[in-house]
Amino acid sequence: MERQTRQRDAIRAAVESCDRPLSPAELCEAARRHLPGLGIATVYRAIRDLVAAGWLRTVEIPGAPARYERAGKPHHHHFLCRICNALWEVSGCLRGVDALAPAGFVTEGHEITLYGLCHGCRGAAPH
Amino acid sequence: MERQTRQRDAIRAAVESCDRPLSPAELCEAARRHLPGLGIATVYRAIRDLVAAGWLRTVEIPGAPARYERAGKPHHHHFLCRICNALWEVSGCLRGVDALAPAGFVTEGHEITLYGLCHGCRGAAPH
DNA sequence: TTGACCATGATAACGCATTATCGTTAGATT
DNA sequence: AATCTAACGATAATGCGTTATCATGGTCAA
Repeated sequence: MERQTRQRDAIRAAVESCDRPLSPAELCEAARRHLPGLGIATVYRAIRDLVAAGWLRTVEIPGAPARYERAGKPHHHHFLCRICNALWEVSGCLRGVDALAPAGFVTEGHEITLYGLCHGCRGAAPH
Repeated sequence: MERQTRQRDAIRAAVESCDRPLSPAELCEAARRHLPGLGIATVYRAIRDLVAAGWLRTVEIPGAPARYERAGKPHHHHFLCRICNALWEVSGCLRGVDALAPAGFVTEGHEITLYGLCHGCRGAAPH
């Protein structure tokens, strides 16, 4: 029931051409480079439908709006730059994360978020 | 925070008598057990001042309002119950977390959040 | 090509956590 | 006790991310 539109094409292309999860505002900005005038409401609608379709995955991070990345990637985590606020992908995980839970608790998943300075912000950083 | 008031005493006592980080609403509810009528605005003011004084620490978690815990505890992480939404303390950490960052990135800290069912919600849980 | 109807863009409205306002209450100081 | 004023409680206002509304335009089956 979904129609093929230039807007959704641009949004999907923006997700795939970017190697890190994007917030709705970032995604809108990225897609606008190929389709100026794209509305933020359209981005939210596309995100809703693409998540429901299993094409996009929601990445929740502490103290910041959710980001979205292509679904189906292998298990990994993220790095949030405190200067540019970009969320970067971190490959791999650690053994024993789920076992940190107290006895009697059932762990269903986990999230690891690193904080600091990304490569680009490393130099000109007020610390 | 200049004056000693029953309200702030009750708020500090609620923090210290609880073994897990509380949201402002939870903290208000807890302190009201000893001081009915306590206003939520007073809780927010106390949180602001206690964090500034280094007595409280902010705990940010993905997709939920911040919680607050007594500052000065040893490094640890948290477990968020998907049923009761309580945030539990998880002692310990793992080696090598900060080293997950990509080359050229500067890691300044990290957060690990586990998700699942706490001991109390384990039984009566819609899977 | 036509026409039904879904998606779009602009923007108002919403939800929620948090902060500001203001008249009142009650520590602290004298 | 009198005074001063920080802190309080109630609630209005704010900020911000997200969703709903609605007139218009674009897509696609017939």
